[in-house]
Amino acid sequence: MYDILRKYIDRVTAAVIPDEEFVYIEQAFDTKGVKRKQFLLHEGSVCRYMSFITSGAMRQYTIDDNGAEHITILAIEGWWMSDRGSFMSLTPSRYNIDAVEDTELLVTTLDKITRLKEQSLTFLKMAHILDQNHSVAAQKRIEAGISYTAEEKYRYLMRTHPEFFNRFPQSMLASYLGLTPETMSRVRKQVLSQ
Amino acid sequence: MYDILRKYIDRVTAAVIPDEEFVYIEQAFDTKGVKRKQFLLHEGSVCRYMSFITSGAMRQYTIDDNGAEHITILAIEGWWMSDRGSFMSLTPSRYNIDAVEDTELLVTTLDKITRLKEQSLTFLKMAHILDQNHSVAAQKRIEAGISYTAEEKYRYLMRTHPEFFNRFPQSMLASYLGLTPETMSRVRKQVLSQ
DNA sequence: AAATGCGATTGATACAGATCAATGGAAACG
DNA sequence: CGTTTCCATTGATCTGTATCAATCGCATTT
Repeated sequence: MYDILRKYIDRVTAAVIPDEEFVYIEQAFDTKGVKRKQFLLHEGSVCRYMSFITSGAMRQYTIDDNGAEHITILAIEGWWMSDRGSFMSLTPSRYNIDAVEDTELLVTTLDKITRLKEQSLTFLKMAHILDQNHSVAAQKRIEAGISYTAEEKYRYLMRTHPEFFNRFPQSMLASYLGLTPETMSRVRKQVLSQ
Repeated sequence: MYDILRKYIDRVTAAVIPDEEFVYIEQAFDTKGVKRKQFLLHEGSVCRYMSFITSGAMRQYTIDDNGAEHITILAIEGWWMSDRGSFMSLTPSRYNIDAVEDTELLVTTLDKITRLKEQSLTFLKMAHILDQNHSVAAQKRIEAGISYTAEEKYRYLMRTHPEFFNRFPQSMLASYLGLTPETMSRVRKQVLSQ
């Protein structure tokens, strides 16, 4: 499992991490399994883990006042999962995180990450790049939310994350895009017929 | 102008930055004025500046295929403004940035920031906290986009950024929320009458 | 193999918010 | 100081997407 994280760090930083640095990373991360439909985080509790998915699929979502779910993050192997706000400030989260497939994780805590950033320059660099990528992606998703039609949202997801379509049920993709499952189904039909 | 940035750094890091560190920061930032309606960044060009607003107000926006503007960022004094993706990777931006009021900035470049993060631990810390805050705010805004009604979006903006209402025309606030000016006006009437 | 349940599809209808259009007021400008 | 431009408001109408409802298929359980 650790070699998946290692390859990921190499790819993101466009370098090869030295063995003596990677030792620190191995020490900082524990393995953890989460079965399908089991929770990694419940609304109201503090998100104590920052998790790297080595296999499987997860989602983060909120439940609004009417009881409707809204998926805020979908993630598969090679992605990070946590509620960053809760994790960094140790405040209760408003989100739930559960596994959509049986999932294997490498998890670490805030203390360990803080130490790790001092011990490994490569890890620090990776964290920076991660922040940046996350920020750019979030910006685009905000833009999609305020300016795209249902069809444009569908095409946007197909372009940016085609791999999601064979990993998550269509109803979850709909929620992730802010659409109902019915609209998603109709848009799909429309798009595929052209 | 520099003392505004100084106070900002002190507040964000919850510390008092030593004089010997702040010297580096002063050296890294130049002052720059942008008159109302003038541009700081044009779509298609690289965003070479990371700017701290000391006074005034700015917006970032895209123009879609139908020629409609969509405001992605609104910012006033005490906020940062740039296209992070373009700035970090030196690629052409898809956004425009212009001044809504006559604006005074402290601007720096990628090279200078990189050096500054090595020279000043306080600045590095500030950058981290900034990333984190930005990430949390972006997450909430995405959530608003996929799950809020027009009225909820209006209330959300009133709750999180009441100061925007006397700084930006209502039509810009509407665009920022992904509403038409007409809907914004009607929602406003509705909300204020209760 | 039957039973159960979840997800996708399809149709009918409702509604929130967009669009089109006109008016009025206030700020910016020559 | 008049003129122009921008912005907010209001009304009428249209439309994209949600909602409600029924059916179907496939996978999981017993």
